[in-house]
Amino acid sequence: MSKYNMRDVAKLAGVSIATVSHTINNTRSVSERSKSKVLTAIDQLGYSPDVFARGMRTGKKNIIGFIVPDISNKYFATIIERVEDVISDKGYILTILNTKEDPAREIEHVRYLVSGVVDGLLIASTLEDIGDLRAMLPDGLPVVLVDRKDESARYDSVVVSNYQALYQGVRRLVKDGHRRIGYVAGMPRLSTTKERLGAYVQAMKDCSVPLEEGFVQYGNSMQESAYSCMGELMGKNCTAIAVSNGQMSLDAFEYACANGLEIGRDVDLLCFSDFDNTLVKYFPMYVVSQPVKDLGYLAGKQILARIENESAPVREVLLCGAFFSKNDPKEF
Amino acid sequence: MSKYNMRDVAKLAGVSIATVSHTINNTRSVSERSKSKVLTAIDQLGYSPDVFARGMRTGKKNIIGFIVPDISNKYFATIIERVEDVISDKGYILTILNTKEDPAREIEHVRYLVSGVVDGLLIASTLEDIGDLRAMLPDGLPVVLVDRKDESARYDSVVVSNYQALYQGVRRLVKDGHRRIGYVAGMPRLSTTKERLGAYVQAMKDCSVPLEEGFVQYGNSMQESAYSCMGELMGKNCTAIAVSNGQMSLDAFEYACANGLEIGRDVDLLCFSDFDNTLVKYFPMYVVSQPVKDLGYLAGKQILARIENESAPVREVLLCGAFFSKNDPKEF
DNA sequence: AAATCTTATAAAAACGTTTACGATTTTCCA
DNA sequence: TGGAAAATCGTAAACGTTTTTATAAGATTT
Repeated sequence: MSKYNMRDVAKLAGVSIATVSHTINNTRSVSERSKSKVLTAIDQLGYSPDVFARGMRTGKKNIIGFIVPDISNKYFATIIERVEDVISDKGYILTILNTKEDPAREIEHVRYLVSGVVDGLLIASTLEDIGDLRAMLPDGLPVVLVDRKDESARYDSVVVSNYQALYQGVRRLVKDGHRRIGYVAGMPRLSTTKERLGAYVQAMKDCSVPLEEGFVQYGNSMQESAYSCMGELMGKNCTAIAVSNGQMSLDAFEYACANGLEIGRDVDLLCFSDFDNTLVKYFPMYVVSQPVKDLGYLAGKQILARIENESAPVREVLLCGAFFSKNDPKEF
Repeated sequence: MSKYNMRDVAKLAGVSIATVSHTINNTRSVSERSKSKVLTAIDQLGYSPDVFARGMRTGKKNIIGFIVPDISNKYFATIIERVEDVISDKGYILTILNTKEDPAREIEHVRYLVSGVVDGLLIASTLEDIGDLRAMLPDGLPVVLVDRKDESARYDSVVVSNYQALYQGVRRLVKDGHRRIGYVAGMPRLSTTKERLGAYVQAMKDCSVPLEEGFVQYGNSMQESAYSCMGELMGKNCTAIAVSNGQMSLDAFEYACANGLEIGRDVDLLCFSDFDNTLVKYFPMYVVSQPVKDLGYLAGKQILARIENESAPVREVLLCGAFFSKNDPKEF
């Protein structure tokens, strides 16, 4: 089975190349006789149309790109899965580019994808400034921002706000008797980091709990990075620690285990759970749970909608995380 | 910033379209004068070459496809990440198709990808018979099988054998006093399932431990499927249970927690750990650890090598899992 | 039987590149 | 200064589709 083209099919079927195209695409009436001849010829040669040639001619690529910061982070893996679900129903395939949280890599990937490769683009950007993105994106290209808002309201976005849930969680820690509450933040440049940190700070303030120097530690959400933050915070005699994303929550758990701290007794943990997380179900942790599957689903739907109708008004989808206290049953 | 083509660049620069192409690709000498004119024109228009047109003309797509059974399974997510690492160094981008363990979806995806979309293809197949794959794959297409051998030795493969490790693990369970050892197997059609089951059976036999009816339960490695298997096995008064992949190991752990079983006392678990798994480090479990990062790395290298030299002899890369007993330090 | 309309087909242009081929200019040396 | 060699460049063909335009055949109406 090597590569044949339409000409080969046409010759074998004894019809013109145009007829072959039209029978394949049902794009104008073809006599039964010709149609069957073409179909058997296609079958016989194992022919399938060249995707690149078709893409070039029609401008339609049937590809949607997704730029993610970290593909092996289960948070994004789950989003990706849902997106793929949604768009593959409509005949699109998904091309994934991994930036590894590296802005330079992200720019490189965007540059590549926009040069006529995709029909639409999902971006979970790690860029400090969305403006940098805007400069690279061609005017007509459908784009949906995932997990990241666009202040200029130029692109659709699907984000989840954890402000309320985290605020509530920190207040609950105070209510349960904690005064020394540490916080492990994500990368400073991300909007989610700022939002969540704001929730923590506001909750502390509203509860009139002093926020000591060093109570806020910055991790980078890559594997193991929060481990050392935990060390710092425990060194400051924190009795509870809030951790601001799923990946780092695992690190925090690991730190506790490794240092013989019993969670719920020696230290309380307010964690993020991005998915079906076994840990948070069976250990007495406070949890902010993110509707990550919905996030993926809605992101997929949104890019399809945008491709369908490029001139629809910009849409911002906002989901909310939910807070569960340490003894709540965690049904999510 | 809308779409320009070479003709636009050529006109603006006052040179021919060929000169533009050649300056872009460094494919023949161009005078400094022309070169700089072209470069500024490109910059001015924000031009970048159309990937599809180029792909059609040259036949080179710079895309490698990866067909995976379950993208949100951390085992595969990790492999994917490593593969992307390796191939993006060489200028390739990765297109990922998720089959959700569904053979029909896999076939659909393969059909799509082989029609001139990719320069090479990685497949972690869930098909019962690799022969079905072979029938669809064009002759010249570079293909590497991941996590799955090809009995006909027609395609390169990168697989990890856990026979030894699992065999060793089961024997160790016996040595530590267990007689009633249950087994949670994966999907029957997979070669890895057969291999691992073989290791368990052989170990039991070699230790002269009777293998009772119902000691082997089949899960499907999707979320939660091993949960019910655990129920069955505990109902048969097993004192130890071996679980044959990473995803299902998490289920088993969850089952134990949910039912108030303390691991290492009420029941012993022989688990698979596909990655940096916090659980297995801090609970007294027996563990088979898979070199999953190496697997991804080698798979990426192999597809590049195959693209580079299509006529090189077929290569089978075989990695081995490692066994750790429940009180060993788990440094992996 | 001529004229018209419908249907089926073929021929050819176009998409945006790369590249083979040929042409022109420049450089260099006798 | 003449001419050969080297350097530079432009024209046009090709890649495999889709789609427009033109044509031929068959069916229907006048």
